[in-house]
Amino acid sequence: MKRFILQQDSGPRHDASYRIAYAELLNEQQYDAVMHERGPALVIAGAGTGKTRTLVYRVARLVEDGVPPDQILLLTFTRRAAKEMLDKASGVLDERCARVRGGTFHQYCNQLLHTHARHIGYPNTFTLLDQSDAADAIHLARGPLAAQLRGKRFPQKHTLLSIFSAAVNRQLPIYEIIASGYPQFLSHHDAIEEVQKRYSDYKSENAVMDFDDLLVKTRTLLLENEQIRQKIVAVNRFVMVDEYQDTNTLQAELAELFSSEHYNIMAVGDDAQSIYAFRGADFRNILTFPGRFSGCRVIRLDENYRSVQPILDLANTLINKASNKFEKQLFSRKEGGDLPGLVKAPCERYQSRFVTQMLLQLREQEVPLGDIAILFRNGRDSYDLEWELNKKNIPFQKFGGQKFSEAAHIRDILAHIKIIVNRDDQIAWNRVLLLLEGIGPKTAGELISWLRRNKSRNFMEYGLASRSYRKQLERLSILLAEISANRDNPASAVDAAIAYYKPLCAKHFDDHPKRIKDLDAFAGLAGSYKTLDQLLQELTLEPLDASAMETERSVKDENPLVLSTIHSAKGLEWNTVFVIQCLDGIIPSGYSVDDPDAMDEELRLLYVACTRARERLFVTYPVTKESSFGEYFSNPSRFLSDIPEMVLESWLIEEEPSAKQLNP
DNA sequence: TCCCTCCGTCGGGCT
DNA sequence: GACGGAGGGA
Repeated sequence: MKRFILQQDSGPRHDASYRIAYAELLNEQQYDAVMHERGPALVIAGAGTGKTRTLVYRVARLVEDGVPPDQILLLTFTRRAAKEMLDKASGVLDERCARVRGGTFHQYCNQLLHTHARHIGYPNTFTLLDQSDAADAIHLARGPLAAQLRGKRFPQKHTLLSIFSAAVNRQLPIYEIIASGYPQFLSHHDAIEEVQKRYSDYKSENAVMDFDDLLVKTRTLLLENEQIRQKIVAVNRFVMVDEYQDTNTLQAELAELFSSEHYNIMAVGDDAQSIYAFRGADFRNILTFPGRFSGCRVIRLDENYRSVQPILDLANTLINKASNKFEKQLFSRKEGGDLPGLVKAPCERYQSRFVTQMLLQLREQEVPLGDIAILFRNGRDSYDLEWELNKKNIPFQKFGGQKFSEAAHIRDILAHIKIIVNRDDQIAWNRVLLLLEGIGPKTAGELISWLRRNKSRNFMEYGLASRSYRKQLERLSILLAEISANRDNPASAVDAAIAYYKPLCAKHFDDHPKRIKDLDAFAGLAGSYKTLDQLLQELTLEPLDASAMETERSVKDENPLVLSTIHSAKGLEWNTVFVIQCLDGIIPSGYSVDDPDAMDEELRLLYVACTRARERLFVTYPVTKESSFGEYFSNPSRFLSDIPEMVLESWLIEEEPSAKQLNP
């Protein structure tokens, strides 16, 4: 047989032959990154320096140069980010860019494993455990040990999950994770390892994987199957990794593996914006990238195009307080701009009223609602404001915090679907059976082991002529048959599950009217998936935000106001940003105060929040805070103390004289 | 065996 | 505010 070797293009063409005038549209460093041809490169891009723009144009440039779009892999932090970038690239060039493969590490790994998992002893049809499923599985795995541990303080299922996850993502032994993060549980070290082993066994016996497994098993797949590795990796002619500062050791290894055939990897990130240490990221990872890839080029983007200078002055002041110094000094050529405001409110109600009135005032001044964001540390820090916004009928969309698909009633529906997709899913069976009256943990356990022994879903073969729950199990069997018949028709399957579940929901929850409204909203959404398998995978990898349903209705006329945790606001920008609840104990979090590294991360978090703003920035805090013990005085974030007035201007809130009393 | 209530403990950010 | 263990009535 003869071989014909196709040669690769030697390098970027002369600018004139491109459809896009890159040199005119980009600054020198951005252009450099966009035109970078082969070999590894690291782009260090400070906040607002056009990182997204650079990636978008690089994708377009590669496609213009004739690289087949499906040979480009763009790994981003959320699927939303990938989609946004590829849409933009399609906009500046053409539709080909939409065929570039993009998504998160977890999504990409999930795809690979659903094609190749059998090479590592898993069926390709494995299903995913989300965070709550994983916690439930751990609870189950812990079961047999519970008796021995009676009366002793043992970590809860969620704590166990974070210990296991930290060990995986930091590539450290369990013992070290406990010693450094959970010293109170050191005496249980052996039992914790035992639980981990049982949890692992559970996962392989039931053909399920958790988030961490997606990464770990993909690494195993690629390292232990040379032919598979070559096949998978040969397609990745160009690999780009966004937000590299928030990848952990394991992801860094994967990035290396994914590009191990062509060695064309470009990492983009900013060490000063690393905010995912709790997931095993270390801001130093980005700095060691050039050491990992020999011949790596380093390109720095340092001119900020986003914010007015006063906002950058505050950001610079903040980041300089870090104990680990960052060599960062953001500068802008955007003229003017007001000083950021530090707004002291007498209490949380005033804070909410201030934010609401100020944003209405801004809307009068032609700042669209959708170009304003309210940012906060924890998902619950916005409850009071949400109440105020609802009262004033202001549409908003919330990102972060409690996920819609993790609410108990939605998980109940999903459990019925899971047992069809994976009949071995004990967690789902357990959930489904416990909903029935007269069935408790004991009976559910017996039914499940019977089902497993008999490889059956048909309870009628189980001797239950005289049982009180017989009728209910008959109804369940009918439902399961119906879901099963609609595997390729999620809308019908979900409708059937909801019709069956509504009476149960009413019985179990006092607030069922609200929950039933959610269920109806969910039914409307199910139709957008092709199969039940796809529905489960996508909801697990990218859970719906709690307010997703609200938005469906309000998004018609005006883009809604954005409420977001700072973590979920990563990479985005708005005309005006309010950072609320800037209290000591919240930001920095009370859990971090004893650890200098953790404190630096909290500081970076505030830095990220502030650098989201283009024109206007308000940092607000209430002086008193309510808790279950009553009202108490709270202090503003320690990061805001001794910042000069010329950098951060103090605002006081006063009640209009004619107003008689505060709104209740 | 189920199911309700009471109480101490823990707690976050995300895929 | 949610979980998990304990205790009591059905």
